[in-house]
Amino acid sequence: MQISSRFTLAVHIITCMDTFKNDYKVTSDFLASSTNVNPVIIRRLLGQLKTAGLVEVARGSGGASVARPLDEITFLDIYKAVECVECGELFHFHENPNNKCPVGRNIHNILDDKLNRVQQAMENELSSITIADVIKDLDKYLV
Amino acid sequence: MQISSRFTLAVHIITCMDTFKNDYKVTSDFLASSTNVNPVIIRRLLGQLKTAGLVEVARGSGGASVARPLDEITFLDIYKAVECVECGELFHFHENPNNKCPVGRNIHNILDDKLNRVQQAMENELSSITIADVIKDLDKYLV
DNA sequence: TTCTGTTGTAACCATTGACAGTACAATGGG
DNA sequence: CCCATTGTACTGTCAATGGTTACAACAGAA
Repeated sequence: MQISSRFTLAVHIITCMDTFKNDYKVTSDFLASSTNVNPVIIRRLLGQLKTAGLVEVARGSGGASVARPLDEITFLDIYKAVECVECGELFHFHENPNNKCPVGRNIHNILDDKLNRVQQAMENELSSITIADVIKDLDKYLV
Repeated sequence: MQISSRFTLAVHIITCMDTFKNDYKVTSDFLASSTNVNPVIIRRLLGQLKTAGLVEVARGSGGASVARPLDEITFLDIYKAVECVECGELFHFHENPNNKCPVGRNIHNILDDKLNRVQQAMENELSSITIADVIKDLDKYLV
């Protein structure tokens, strides 16, 4: 199973928002054009990013902008903003194991800390990468 | 999005296979009873684990057994066995970004190595945990 | 050989989440 | 008051998951 394309899509549009902030009004249609994704999808995504405090969106007049310094927007921030975090857990348990079985009774407890370590490892790495890194790499391609 | 419950389910049944190997014939029905999951689901899962060389399943006579020393079965082995690996990539890209846009044209390249680092971090942690660790923890609960 | 319990699979169904697309009311600057 | 734009409701398609029934293939035991 894969992490939904909302994540890479979000990185893409935030990068766009910064890259084109001086030359264009960055609307959902503008972003839809760069990503080749339906404008409504973009708006919904912007809504999630706004809720997370990562971007600002102008109702009425239109246009979205980044709400923080680029090096303070980590991939983890974006990941948590766009992936269903109320689920929170990366790993999914089969519910209702048999309590009469010693394995079924304890498997959840035993796995919990181990799987948390895995999730932590992933999140640590995610938090070490920021949009500033993306912009820096992008500049190389634009030379 | 979550990693499918096949993963935790697989850890569960492999743990069962070892725990009960001396006292029971470990059939798909037996495993279904401990996990509270349909026997057919178990058989399909056993098929994947067998293909990966982690377990052996006896046709006809019935019963499944672990095919390797427990400390040589890592969570990564199991993860790769049961998660669609032909996909391979943890992160999913929106396809067809606009090549006329400098961001759309380069975003995939820019993100690839960064996201690979994240995936690597997760897989490293997964490969550091083995079924032997699970069994060791289980023993504590059984005292 | 026949009987028996089991595996491997096919076929089908229900549910869920992702992503797409249409439509339109609400918004706020010009 | 316009008008471009956002926010959101509703509908639809598609793929993956997990469940269930059914049954042929299998291998050991009687």
